[in-house]
Amino acid sequence: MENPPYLNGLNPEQLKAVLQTEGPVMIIAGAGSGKTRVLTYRIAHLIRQEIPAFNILALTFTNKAAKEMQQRIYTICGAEAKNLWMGTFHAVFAKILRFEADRLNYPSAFTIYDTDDSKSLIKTIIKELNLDADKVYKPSVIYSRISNCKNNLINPAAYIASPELMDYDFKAGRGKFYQIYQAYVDRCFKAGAMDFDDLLLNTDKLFRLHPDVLLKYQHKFKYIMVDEYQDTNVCQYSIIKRLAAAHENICVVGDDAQSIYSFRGATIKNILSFQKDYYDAKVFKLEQNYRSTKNIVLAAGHIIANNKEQLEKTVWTDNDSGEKISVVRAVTDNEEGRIVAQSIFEQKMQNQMANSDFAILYRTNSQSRSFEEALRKLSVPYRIYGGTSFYQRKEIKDMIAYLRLIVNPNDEEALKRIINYPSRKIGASTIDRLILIANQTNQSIFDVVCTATRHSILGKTSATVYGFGLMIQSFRTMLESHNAHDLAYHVAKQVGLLTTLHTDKTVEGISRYENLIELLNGIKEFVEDDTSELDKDLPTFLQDIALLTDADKKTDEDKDKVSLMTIHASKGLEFPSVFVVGLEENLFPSQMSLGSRQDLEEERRLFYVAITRAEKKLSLSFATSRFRFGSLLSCEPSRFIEEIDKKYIEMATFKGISPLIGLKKELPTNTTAQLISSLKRNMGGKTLSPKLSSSFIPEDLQELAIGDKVEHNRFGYGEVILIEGEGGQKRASINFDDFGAKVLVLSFAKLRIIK
DNA sequence: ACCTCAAACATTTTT
DNA sequence: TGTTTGAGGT
Repeated sequence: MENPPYLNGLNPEQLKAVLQTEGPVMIIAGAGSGKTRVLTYRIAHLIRQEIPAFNILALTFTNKAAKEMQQRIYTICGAEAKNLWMGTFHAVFAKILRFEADRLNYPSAFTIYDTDDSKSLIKTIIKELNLDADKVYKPSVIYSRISNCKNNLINPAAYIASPELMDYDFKAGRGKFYQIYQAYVDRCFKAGAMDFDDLLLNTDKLFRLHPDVLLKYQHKFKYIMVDEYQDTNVCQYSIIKRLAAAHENICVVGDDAQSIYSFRGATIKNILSFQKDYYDAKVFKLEQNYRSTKNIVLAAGHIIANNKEQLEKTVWTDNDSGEKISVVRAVTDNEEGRIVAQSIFEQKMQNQMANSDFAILYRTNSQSRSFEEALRKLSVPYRIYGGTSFYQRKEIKDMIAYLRLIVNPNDEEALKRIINYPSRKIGASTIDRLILIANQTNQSIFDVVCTATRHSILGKTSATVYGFGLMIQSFRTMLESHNAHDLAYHVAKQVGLLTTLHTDKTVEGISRYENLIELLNGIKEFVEDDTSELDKDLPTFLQDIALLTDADKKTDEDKDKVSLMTIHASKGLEFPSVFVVGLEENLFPSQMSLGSRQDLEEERRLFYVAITRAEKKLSLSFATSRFRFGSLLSCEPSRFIEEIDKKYIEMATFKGISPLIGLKKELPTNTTAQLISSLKRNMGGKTLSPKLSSSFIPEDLQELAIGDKVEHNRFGYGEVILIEGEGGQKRASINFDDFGAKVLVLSFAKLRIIK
């Protein structure tokens, strides 16, 4: 590896300092400044200095980032790169915890509960405590509250010791939160299970309570590197601090302007106070953007300047000015989809670009639908990242539940899932009884299952339950002798999963069967993969996939496809042409974030992340109305659009937006009224039936008079019986043929007058 | 105990 | 709009 004379705008001396091997370093890296490259270089540099790779720990946030970086280092340094400890916080800590599980009285093959498992357990606990799970104690709310506590190192004991926290929940009507939290922690422990947050929390606990273990890992990890440091939470911070305490050879990389995970407990404080934690820290700023055009970089800087809480830095670029940022208004979400798809089609033709050069970024997963439809119509291949992952499909979770139970019989959630699937006539009441006995006698549910015949309340089903226990135990005896794939295949056949799914000849049934086969093939691949030094046993496999997300799943032949993903998922990526869509108030910024300045600033950082993904061409779009909860909702353009200096943007003209109607000639102007009326004329009748077309014009409704016959997009036909109020507050009482009398605010109502 | 259907409900972002 | 939950039937 030759040192480049010039890297990321650093002069040779600075570069030498960045690559230095001793002492704490913080690198503040603006968007597109090539921070991954710097991090990669630093690690490669260490290895080249004969520092053994197993002494280096590199922590990232996503599997993708870890894999990518490992790959790059491999090409520079060769096989030694395999010995690096590089991975996500969760993956690396899970590995450590597996080694040291006995120190915390966990089985080394502990289960990792995913979010569904956690919520399901919380729900059972809430029911057991006779609390209202529908309104007051919603499992998802309780879950995020617990997660929040854990991320801030607050265990149940610390919780009950804090009057403020107790008071907060009491005022929110969750007086029994502590009981749920405590029960949840107990149940997880009893089940030999850790949730995502436990992987961090327990690592912290391990190092805190066992100095000898800490010493061992301090000694091992002489060099520590942390990517995306701005997204670390209190718990991660604590672990890193402890690990780095011996050598202080710690290098963190981050960008406070791209901190978008505070909902997960991330706190910018960590990056802001790095220099206080390590008084001799060297700090570097990478401010040159190599990715985007001037227009994009400047506009982004302009937007982020609206935030108060940030480190001072100025991102700049040497690149061309490039095209202006185009802003597009659509009437509905479906039309937004069509405009974007059409625009991709055109850009491809004009500039000979590949599908993979494009990305559509949105705030929420549910927005993907209209873009999928539109792309499909134009036969543009696409790939959605995120959404329901392969591992969340029912048939996959069922199969995995069997494997989990075999590896860890105490796994309560796995047992509940499959004790009666395929059907064994063990119903809900029997399961409730089993849990009751388990709780009373302080055994695991599986213990009760294995002694089922001794419990007379179970009646005749006790024999069936007992038989189920025997079966699982027989599988367990195969753990030692069989590899993961052989065992899984045996189980799938024995239990009847394969035949059950195979006999179902519906379309979904066939796909379920195929998915199961795919999972089995995946396990086979895992077993036969000899590029990795890891064990090939079932526990390792389960631990692996528990931390996998959809984005990490086999990059099959997704060669040339348009990428669709949430902005969160797009972090760290770049595309020549990017569409940021759904820029509407209450959607982006999200409704939930309007409460506080901090939350709004995070949304703005999210927007900053979104637009800095673009290299050459950036398009923003919004719809004036959108389907939500099945009905049409009117929307206002996002405040973020207004925050961009006008000199960087242009309102797009709708050249050929509507292939469905074959509109070829360019529309003359782009004033709002004309756009709307021309769009109206050219609307394809897909979203709204032709009868109920989008003839919503406010001016018309101001002239609405008593006695007029009107048509509403949901309520059908009716007659105006009363008009009251003025201007925006003007309301009409309308007697609908099928829905009776309704009072509608005219400035919002989707009405048209029938002449 | 299981199936079917209708009503209610829900949408932030992820390891 | 799409999914999940509850009631009621078999």
